[in-house]
Amino acid sequence: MQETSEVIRKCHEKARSMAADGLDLYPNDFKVEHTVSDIWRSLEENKEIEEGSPIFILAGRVISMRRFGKAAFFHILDRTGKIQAYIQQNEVGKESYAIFKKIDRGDYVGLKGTVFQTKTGEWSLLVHEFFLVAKAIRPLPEKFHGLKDPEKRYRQRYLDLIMNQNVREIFLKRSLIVQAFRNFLVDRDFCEVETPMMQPIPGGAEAKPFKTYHNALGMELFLRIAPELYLKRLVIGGVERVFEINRNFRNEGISTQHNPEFTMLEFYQAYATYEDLIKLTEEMFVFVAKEVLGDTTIVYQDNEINLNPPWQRMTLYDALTTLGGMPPEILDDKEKMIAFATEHTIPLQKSHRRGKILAKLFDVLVEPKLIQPTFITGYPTDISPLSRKNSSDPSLTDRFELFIAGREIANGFSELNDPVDQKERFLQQVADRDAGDEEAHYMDAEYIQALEYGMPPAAGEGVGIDRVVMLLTNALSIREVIFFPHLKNK
RNA sequence: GGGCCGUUAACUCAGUCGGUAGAGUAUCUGCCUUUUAAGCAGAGAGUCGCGCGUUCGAGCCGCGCACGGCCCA
Repeated sequence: MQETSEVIRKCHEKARSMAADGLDLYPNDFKVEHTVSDIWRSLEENKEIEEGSPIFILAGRVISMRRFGKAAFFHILDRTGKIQAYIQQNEVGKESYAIFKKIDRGDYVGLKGTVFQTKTGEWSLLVHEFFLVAKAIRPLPEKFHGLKDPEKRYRQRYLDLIMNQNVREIFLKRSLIVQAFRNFLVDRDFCEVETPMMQPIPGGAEAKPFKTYHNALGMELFLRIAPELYLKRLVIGGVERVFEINRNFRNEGISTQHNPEFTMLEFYQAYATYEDLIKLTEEMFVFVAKEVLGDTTIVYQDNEINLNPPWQRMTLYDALTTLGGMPPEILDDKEKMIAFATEHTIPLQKSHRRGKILAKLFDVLVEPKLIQPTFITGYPTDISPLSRKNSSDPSLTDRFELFIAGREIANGFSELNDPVDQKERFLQQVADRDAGDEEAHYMDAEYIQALEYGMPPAAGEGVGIDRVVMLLTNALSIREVIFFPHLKNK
């Protein structure tokens, strides 16, 4: 990126002249011994450091600067927070202070000093020794308004992280959330694995995949839309409790709710049913919320969401008729359902089978209303090609989806482990694909073969991690919880 | 894919009726050893997203395009 602006040019010139004076602008011998948080902890433990503070040796980025001729106040920021420092020429010496005079906001500095309280009572570091650690040759955004332009925030996330403390907090929370899910499952003897991102047959979900090509193998591959069929191969292999937290890729639209690559937790437990997973899900979300927020009540936008179990449960049919306002008598009449959908300006294709029509109606009429955690059960078999059929009503499956704050958060079911049934389901999907449904599942003959060796009864679930992070950080857009959301090239 | 809004200095933003581009911060110079959006004095800094059109004259009006935001599909 070529920049001709005067401000940038002057920054470069200044750095060049400092280097010409023999100063190393990028040394790597400053040894950090403390963090900003060490100072706060030390102050708490000693209440007040009256008989002289210990020496602290820390480094960070200069994020503010107030100069007074032969002294200055500035704040530095490290990974644990920020602290004010006070530097005086007669403390650090004339030579060192001359270098300090050339320090700008944005530079990295190393400081050795003691803690003291200023006239206004702010605990600060009195600088005894000062070091330039890394020079910035491009100015930081404005100190008061910071960086606001959403496009710049996403394209130059590092600036967003430097300038906006709430953004740092969101991503720290994201890390804690992932850790909490991981710890919860590991504690229950689940084994964390990694399965292929590049798959010859994209399976495990209804979605359009990204295509790629392997030169040496001379074959087309797809970025995975889900890890499901590989994780279940591991269950067949005897990994009775297994999970993966990783990226899925779906070649679809970008919105406040969708990024082409997103993070999914998927887990499988042998000898469990979807009912067991409903209970486990309640426990898991309570655990994560307590770890991250210390509470089971979430404030999301205008809603207070209560995670205390048990959560509401409702069948898909009941939800459609009670919450969706759909007349119960049209449930079995496809023509009337299509007419009902058209009345509500929900576009449907004639080729859609009954289950898909119900799902579309649900998305529009019911989903936005499910604010408190709700498990929807009783999903039709034709839209659940990997789920076990319900033993008393084979038109339905032993499946649930979890909704919170009007969004789908998780999807789980008792797994279909009958290879003959699975093959028939795949064949129906292939027929749907031939009829024009681009999102229908592919036939995966090798997966059928794996099932033929025998898979224990099991239940599995996927949890949309980005959506959970949005929920726990009160984020409106998925771009606020993904470091580098996809944008078009400029 | 459609609708609405945005794009002006490094950053945050003004810009009237179409008449040679403004502020604050930042930068540079000078003064300043307890400030915290420090202060005072002075200076420099612009491809007004890109292109075409209308006009004597366009940041402003019209058309097209690009990128972004929100909403809808």
